[in-house]
Amino acid sequence: MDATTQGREKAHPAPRGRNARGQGERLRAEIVEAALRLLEELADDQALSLRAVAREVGIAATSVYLHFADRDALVTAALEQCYADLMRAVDEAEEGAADPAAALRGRIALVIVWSQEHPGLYKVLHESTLNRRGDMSFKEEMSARTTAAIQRCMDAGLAPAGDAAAVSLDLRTALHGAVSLRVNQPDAPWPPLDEQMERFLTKLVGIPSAP
Amino acid sequence: MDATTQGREKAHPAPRGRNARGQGERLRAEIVEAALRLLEELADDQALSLRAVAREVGIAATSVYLHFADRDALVTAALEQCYADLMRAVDEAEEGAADPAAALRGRIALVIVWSQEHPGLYKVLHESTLNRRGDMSFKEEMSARTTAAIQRCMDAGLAPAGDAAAVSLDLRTALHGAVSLRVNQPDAPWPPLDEQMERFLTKLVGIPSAP
DNA sequence: TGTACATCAGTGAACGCGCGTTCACTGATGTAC
DNA sequence: TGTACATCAGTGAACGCGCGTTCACTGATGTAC
Repeated sequence: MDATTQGREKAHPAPRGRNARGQGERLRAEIVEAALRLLEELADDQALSLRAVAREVGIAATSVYLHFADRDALVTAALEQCYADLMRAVDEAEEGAADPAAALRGRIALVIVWSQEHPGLYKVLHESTLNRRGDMSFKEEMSARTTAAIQRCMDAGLAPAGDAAAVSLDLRTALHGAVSLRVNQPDAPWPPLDEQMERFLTKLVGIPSAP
Repeated sequence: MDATTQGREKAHPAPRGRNARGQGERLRAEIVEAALRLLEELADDQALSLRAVAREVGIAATSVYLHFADRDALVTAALEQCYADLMRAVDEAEEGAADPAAALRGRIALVIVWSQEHPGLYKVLHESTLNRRGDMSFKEEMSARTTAAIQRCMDAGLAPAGDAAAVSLDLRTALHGAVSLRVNQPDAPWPPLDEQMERFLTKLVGIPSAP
């Protein structure tokens, strides 16, 4: 802390000039990005203040209202984008897999890596009270895709045929449990997560262990 | 809302006279109870305000400081008591079980019932940021007792012998995942939790299905 | 080419609110002499 | 028996703070004539 650092403000090198005409939508994206940065830090959507987001972006608090009706609309928009990004990444993680079992492993591995890189966002996505208000129905899509990935394993004979929906629920439940425990108690002495997921794949889905 | 309901205050029939001499500790218990009621409602420890607790009890906000150093000490004390109560109940649920497998089922069933009755407290216990500060080390004891219950199943030949600690972690992980999903998204169409837990007991622990 | 006007991308002051915490206090009840 | 004093269980006013939201505004840039 020296004289050039005033208060809690970030030192924005270019203190953010206004966008050119027709480029007003850029601010919206900047606001969402800043909100996601803060949500990752805070790990709690209720703790996110509109004023803190404005500070992070370097704009007046009132400018947020140019793009969002209120604080909740901002949070919802941020989480929706976050989830879309995650889902895209998970889908991409399937690409180039040798077989459906490898594809399923890829999906899971990406969720694990993502949750380790963004523990705060993982908490917010799964624990936010917005979940209770039905504002996050966009989350259903990912469950469906995981179920489809499991169905493909069954169809290819890589897992015993069965109720793919039930198996999918069990696997997602176990994965969420494993990640949730670690994200919420990061300092506890957890054994390796990938080994645990191998056990779940074996015991819950019936996919033989990887070499 | 009628004229007798003033503001947001609860209508306390007896507006709470002061405790007799030597009974000052009673207020402490009342404060903790009120905090737990509000935590159950709010489902978020960061949202709990000391002033709201005082209002709930019917005392001045400053009176909380007679028993707790600050807001965090109050929350920690409340959660510690909550966890102790839960652990006692889980232990009691084992009593009178015909065999170790029934005892383990009893433990799990109680956690499930408890989480359904106290979803807000479940969230706070497992998701509170106090978890990150190591303020909730009292939680470790319950894991140890579940592991012991599984070891007893193995010793009695009711489950295949194996690494009880790993099996316990997997089972607790799956149980937490199942409860966490339902607590956080109560309006989603979840299949029955006990059936899912039977699958976990079978596939993860190796205990045959109950009749 | 000039100029009036509309649009766009923001700003700054102000509002009322609930919060955690501090401080000096009150008033009933017990106890020492 | 009286009375001074200590202790106990709590209170009420006040502090400074950050919050969400409102309102009227500014000033640069484009456009119609």
